Amino acid sequence: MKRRRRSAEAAKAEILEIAEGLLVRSGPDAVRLESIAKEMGVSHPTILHHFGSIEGVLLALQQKVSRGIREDLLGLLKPSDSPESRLAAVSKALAEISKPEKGRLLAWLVASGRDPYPPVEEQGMAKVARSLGAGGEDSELMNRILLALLAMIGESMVGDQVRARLGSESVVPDRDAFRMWLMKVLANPRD
Amino acid sequence: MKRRRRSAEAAKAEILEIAEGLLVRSGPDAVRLESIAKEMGVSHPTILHHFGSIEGVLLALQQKVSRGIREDLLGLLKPSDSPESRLAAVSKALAEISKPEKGRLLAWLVASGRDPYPPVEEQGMAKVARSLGAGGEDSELMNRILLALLAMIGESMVGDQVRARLGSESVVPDRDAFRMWLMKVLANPRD
DNA sequence: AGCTTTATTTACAATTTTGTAAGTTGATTA
DNA sequence: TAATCAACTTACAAAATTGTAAATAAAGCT
Repeated sequence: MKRRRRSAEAAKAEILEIAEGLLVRSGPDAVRLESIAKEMGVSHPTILHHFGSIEGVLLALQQKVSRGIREDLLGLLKPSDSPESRLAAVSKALAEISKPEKGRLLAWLVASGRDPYPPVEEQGMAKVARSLGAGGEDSELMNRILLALLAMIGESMVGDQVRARLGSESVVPDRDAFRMWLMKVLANPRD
Repeated sequence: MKRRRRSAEAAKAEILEIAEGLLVRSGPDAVRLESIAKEMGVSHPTILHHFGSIEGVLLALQQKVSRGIREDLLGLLKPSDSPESRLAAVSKALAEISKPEKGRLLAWLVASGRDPYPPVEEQGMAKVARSLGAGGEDSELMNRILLALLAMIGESMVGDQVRARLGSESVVPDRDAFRMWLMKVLANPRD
């Protein structure tokens, strides 16, 4: 058999890319040494050579997925120069978070009991939230931030299913419309 | 070995109960013929006798979990006599939906690509939503219903994780406080 | 070119997990 | 009480999955 030789770094990256694809397309049970190897065009011990064990692969995948989610969430909170560009950034971040692929990845973390990286201690999100003014005695803003996050995460995981069961497309708002509506609700000061 | 003989019905129910417990406590990979059998105090072919295959067990579990979720959601939308008892019912239903155990069960459905039962065609939730007045040309109510559902589902799946990363307990609202706040927002007519 | 390194393959072993076949026993009923 | 039914056990088979050891070859380096 003629071989294609990658750098260890490239091989690792490719393995994780394929594993993530399998996870999104076919679920956690499809993430096997053989299925990854087959799609990559190598033999399965190659994967063990790079990651030591299947658990090593899954741990690295967990970190990769967590990093992605984390970046999405930080994108939502990160402040910017003008209010307009900030609104646009929030909208973009919300749209990103609410994608079903992200939902399935996150669902895997939750179902398998793998906590998102990096660990709680880092408090990166907390800092950003504070920089937005959240955390004072008025809890309104923190409530809104939490609402936006949880709603979009719910959207990413079960948006399609809930929508389909709530009614036809004509009566229940689609992803974009709902996100726009939510942003208005969040921006609108009440009372 | 002395045996305890159950009715087929009771045996099936006990198997599914244990499988659900394993799923919640230890994740999807812990739902194995052997682990179920061990906790039940039987040999694993007993389970095959009742369900035919491991896939049969998982299919039945999928239906059981789906039914539970469906009842929670219907409890949220179901109308009642007085506005007060209705509010109380909604609050209770939201609290039920937002529990982490439910979240992990739902995460399993999402991650493994098992669509919730009953199938979309039944439209039970759609009917209830319409009975609340949703679905007219004013989409406000439907947006609010969708928001409540998605936010509480998000809460159930990742509420703890998001909270822990957003700040200390003193600055980020806990489950109950957030739910109360959300109910006020939902009840409060805007503009 | 020859040498070294290591990504990769082949061949195999070990374990886990599911599934099957036949016999056993508890309960119901004739 | 004897007979029947089916829930249950034991023993085994088969497959899937992970892991190991040794050999091979692609690429960089002297």
